[in-house]
Amino acid sequence: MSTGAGKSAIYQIAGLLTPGATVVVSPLIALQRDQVDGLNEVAAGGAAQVNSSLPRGEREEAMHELAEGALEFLFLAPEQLARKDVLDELAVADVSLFVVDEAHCVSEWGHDFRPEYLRLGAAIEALGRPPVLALTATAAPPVRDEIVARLGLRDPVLLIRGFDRPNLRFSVERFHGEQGAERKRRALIERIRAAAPPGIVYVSTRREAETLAEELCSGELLAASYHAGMKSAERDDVQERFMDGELDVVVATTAFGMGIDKADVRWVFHAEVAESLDAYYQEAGRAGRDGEPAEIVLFYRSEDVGLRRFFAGGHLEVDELAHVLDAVRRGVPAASMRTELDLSDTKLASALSRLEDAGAVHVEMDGEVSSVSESPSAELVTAAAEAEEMRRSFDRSRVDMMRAYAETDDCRRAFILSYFGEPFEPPCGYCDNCEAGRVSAPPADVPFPVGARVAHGSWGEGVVQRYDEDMMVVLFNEAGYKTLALDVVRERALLVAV
DNA sequence: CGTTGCACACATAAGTGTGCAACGGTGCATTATT
Repeated sequence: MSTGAGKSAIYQIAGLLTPGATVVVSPLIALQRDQVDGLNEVAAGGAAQVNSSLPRGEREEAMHELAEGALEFLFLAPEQLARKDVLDELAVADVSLFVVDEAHCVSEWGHDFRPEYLRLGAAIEALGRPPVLALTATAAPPVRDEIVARLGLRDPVLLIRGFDRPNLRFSVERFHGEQGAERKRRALIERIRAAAPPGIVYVSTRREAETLAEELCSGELLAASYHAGMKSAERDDVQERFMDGELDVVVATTAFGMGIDKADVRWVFHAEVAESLDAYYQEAGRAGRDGEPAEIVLFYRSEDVGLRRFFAGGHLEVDELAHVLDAVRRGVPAASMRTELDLSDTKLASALSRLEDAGAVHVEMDGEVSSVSESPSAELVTAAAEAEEMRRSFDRSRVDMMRAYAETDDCRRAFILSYFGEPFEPPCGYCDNCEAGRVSAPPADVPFPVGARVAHGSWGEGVVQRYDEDMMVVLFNEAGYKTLALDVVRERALLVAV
């Protein structure tokens, strides 16, 4: 359900109607704070947060109130559930509803960046399986499936509402050849200067966020940059001034996003592709929440896809997996593993995830790791390397879909909505391709309807996503998004109905 | 995977050109130091 459509109200009302406490897992401390402040303002039965930003006294008070049954809502990040004391207190409290807000984080962050997201299922189990409510504004079918699987939801009710944002006008500006990078940058700056503020520019590096913001300031515009390398006071200041209408433009990395609920953002421009359409649509969706027209423009060069490929994972070497497995088998405690192996947090986290996928190790709720297989190390490392390769090819297939969006001549809205599994009959009449009359009718005679389950000889089972002239896109459960030529599919009978 | 920054060559003034290694995003929590 799109942001601003009332997702918070769903868990707030459900939380009040159920008799016990409601635990809300939320990815950012800033979001937790906003929610707690909001709930306490309307005196909805008491709300508190538990995280590292709190003085110990406040933390203890919150846990005490929870034990007394005096708290209706408790907000925390998944990392808190790795603490035994927190989990124990929750287990004896009367938790009647477990909410996972921004649930796409399970799939987007769990595999490498914030591994505790993958342990939420175990936490739910430890709490005696209260009813679970997972909410997100962005979840393509594979992300939905993963949320269901990782949270261990049994027979869940899936509600999918309103992905379309009719007031957003989608377009892509393409650049290639000589001086493409400079021409793209100049075009972006001109477009920013000509656009009605306020707006957001997404760039892919911190450096560019700063240099572009500075350059924009040399004109009439009030611009500021926003990225995770800035001091938190500075970040808060930029966000606040943007929300209060004191800034025309924020030039930001992906750090700028969740919790930005400003109704009158008139445009969102991307200086580079995002790493998936999921991320792109969520970032773009921050424009036009007031329902008034807003411009969504992607400034595209095919070379920019390279950086997204890099971020899309797949830099784990076989010997790194072997070292981590060796450390686990030697009984190195989780806390000292990072320094002992000299690996970054994210590398260690993804190595452990892959080893766990391969059945080599088990990661406990508190992050302790144990070896759970008697098989020879070499075999397990190979299996983990295969898991890594699958992850990588899946992530890259998402990057490929982003590229396909940038390069399509079809209706952009139809492309996006079909990616999210929502039927839409093009033309939308409100994207660059529709306006230019480029949109062709979908092929009349297709081998399988959209949404049909099919199987491929080496990629396994998948679902037909969309048709684009003489091509078709299939989302395979394991291999990800693949684009196939229709005549080859027909001639060689590449796909069979399942 | 593509860009960038740095060392160095070139060649005799002040810069340009080349080659190569390093770098690039998202946040929680915890700890040590002002």
